[in-house]
Amino acid sequence: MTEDQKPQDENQLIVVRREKLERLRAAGQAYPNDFRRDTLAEHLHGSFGECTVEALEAHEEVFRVAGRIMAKRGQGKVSFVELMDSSGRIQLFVQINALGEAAYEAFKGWDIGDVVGAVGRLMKTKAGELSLRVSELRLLTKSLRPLPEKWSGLTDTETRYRQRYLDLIVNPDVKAVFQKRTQIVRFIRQFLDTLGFQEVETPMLQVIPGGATARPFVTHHNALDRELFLRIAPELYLKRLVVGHFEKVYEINRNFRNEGLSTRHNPEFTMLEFYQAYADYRDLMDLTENLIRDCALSVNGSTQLRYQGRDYDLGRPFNRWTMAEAVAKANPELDPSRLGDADYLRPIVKAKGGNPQPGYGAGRLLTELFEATVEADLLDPTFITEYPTEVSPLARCNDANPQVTDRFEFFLAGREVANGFSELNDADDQAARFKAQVDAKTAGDDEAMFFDADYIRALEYGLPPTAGEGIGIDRLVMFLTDCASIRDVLLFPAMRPESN
RNA sequence: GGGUUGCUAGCUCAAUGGUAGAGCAGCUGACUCUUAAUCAGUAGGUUCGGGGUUCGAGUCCCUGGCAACCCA
Repeated sequence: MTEDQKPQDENQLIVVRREKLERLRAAGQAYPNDFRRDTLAEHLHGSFGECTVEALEAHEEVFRVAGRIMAKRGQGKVSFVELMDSSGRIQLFVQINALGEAAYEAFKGWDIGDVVGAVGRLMKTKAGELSLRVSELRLLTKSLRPLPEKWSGLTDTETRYRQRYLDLIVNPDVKAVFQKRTQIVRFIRQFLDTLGFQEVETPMLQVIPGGATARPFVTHHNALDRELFLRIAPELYLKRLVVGHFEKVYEINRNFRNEGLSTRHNPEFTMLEFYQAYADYRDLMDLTENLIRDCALSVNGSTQLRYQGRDYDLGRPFNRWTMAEAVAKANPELDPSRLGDADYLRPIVKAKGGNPQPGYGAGRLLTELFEATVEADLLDPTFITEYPTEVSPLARCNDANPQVTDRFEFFLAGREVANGFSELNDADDQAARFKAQVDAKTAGDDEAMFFDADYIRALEYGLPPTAGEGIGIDRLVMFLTDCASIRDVLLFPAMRPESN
C-alpha cells in the first residue's frame, strides 16, 4: 500500500503493531485456536485468594487461563501482567527462568490489549497478590489498536456508545449494568411463567402497524412487492392469540417507533406485553405492583432504591389516583367539577403551554393538561387510572362512565413505565374507534391508527373479557441500575452516522 | 424544534490572537516481587470539516457535522 492510500488512522502506534503481526504471520499461525483454558480469574480468587504462601506452594495443581493483557510491568528478567477475562483479573508472574530466553524475549514485545493464554501454578507475591506463576505463555490474538489510558480510562460518551466493545474492555461498571439487565429480564420471564403465562413471538414485520399511536418505520418486501411496517407494538397479534385460547400470553421483544432520539427514547426499544383472559385492569395493577417490587428485591436485594440522587420506596403500596384527581391536585386553582368540559379546558391547556388542536375533545384536553402539569412530578410509584376514552382507542369503557376507560398507566420517577387496561372486546365498538382513528389520520394526525379489518374479524369470533399491559423494559432497567440515559442500558444505542 | 457547552497526539487533558505541550500508552536501553512500577533517552499533530477577519487563528467571526446537558 502506498503512502497516500493508507487510512488516516494508520498512525505510528498501529504501524508498529502491524509490523509485529507480520512477524507473527511469518513465524506460523498468527491466530491460533487450539488453546483451552480450564478456569476463570474469579474462580482462582474465590478458591485460593485466602490461601497462605505455604499452602499455595504445596498445591501442585496446574491452571490454564486466558484473556486480555490489561497492564504489563516489566522488570528485566521478571514481569507482571494483569490478565482480564470475563470474570475479572488475575496477575501473571512471568520469569525468564521458567519460560526460557527466546520465549521471554518474544513476550517482551507483546502489547497491552493482546489476548494470551497462560499455564502455571498459583503463588503469592511478596506483596501478597495471588498470581499465576507462568510455565507456558502463548499469544492468541494480536491487538492492533492501543487501548485507552489505564488510569483515566475512556470517558468520551460518544466513543463509549459508538465503540461499546472498547467501553466494555476498559470500564468494568458498564458490564455490570448489562448483567443486571439480563437478570431483570430473566426475573420477569420467571415471574410470568410461574403465573402460568406462555411466551410467544409475533410478527415484527406487519402489513398494518397497530397497537399504539406512533409513527412507524416503513420497509418494502420485494417478493410481495408491497409496503411493510416494523411493528410499533405487538398488541393486536397477542389479543388474536387470546381469541385462540392462549389465555395467558406474553412477549418480550423489540418495538420500533420512527421518532426522535433522546435520553429517554431510542427508535428501537424493548417492551414486555402480556394479556390475561378473565381479568381486569385492577388485577393487572396488583400484578404490576408485585412484579416491580419483587424484581427490585431480586436484582438489587432491596425495595429501597436510589435513583439519580433521590430515594424511592417500592415496599409501600403504590399510589392509585384517577387522572382527574391528579390534575385537580396539581392545579388547585381549577374547578374540579368542570374537568369534563372542553370549552373550560381548552384555554387552560393553552395557558399551560399545550397546543390544543380544534378537534380535541375534553378527554384529550384533560390528557394534555395531565402531561403538562402532572406527569413529570409523579416521582413515587403511582398508578393513574380513568384515562379518557378519546385517547384510549383499544381500551374498554368504564361501566359507570363511558367517557373514561378501565385503563391505567404506571409512573415512576416522573416517567411512564407501564400502560395497561381492560381490553375492548366489543367488535362493533372497536370498529367505530378504528374509524375515528382513520378520520383523525385523514385530518392530518400521522400517529393515528389504521383500520385493521382482520383484528375486527377476530373480535367478532369473541375475545373473552381480558386485561393486557405493556411495560417498557429499558426504562425499568434504567431505574433499577440508576442510569440517567436510555443509552446507558442499550448495548448499541442509535447514533447518527459518524461524519468523516 | 430551541438554548448552552464541548470536539487538540491512541487515551486523559493543557495552551493572553504570537514557536501546539504534559501524563499515560509507544519506541530504544537498564532493572529477577511489580501494583498508575521505577530510571535514562526518543518519537508521535489535517487542533472535527469548509469559509472569513488578521502581518499572524487551536483561540475571533460565519457555516456545516457529531456529542452531552437543559427546555418544549
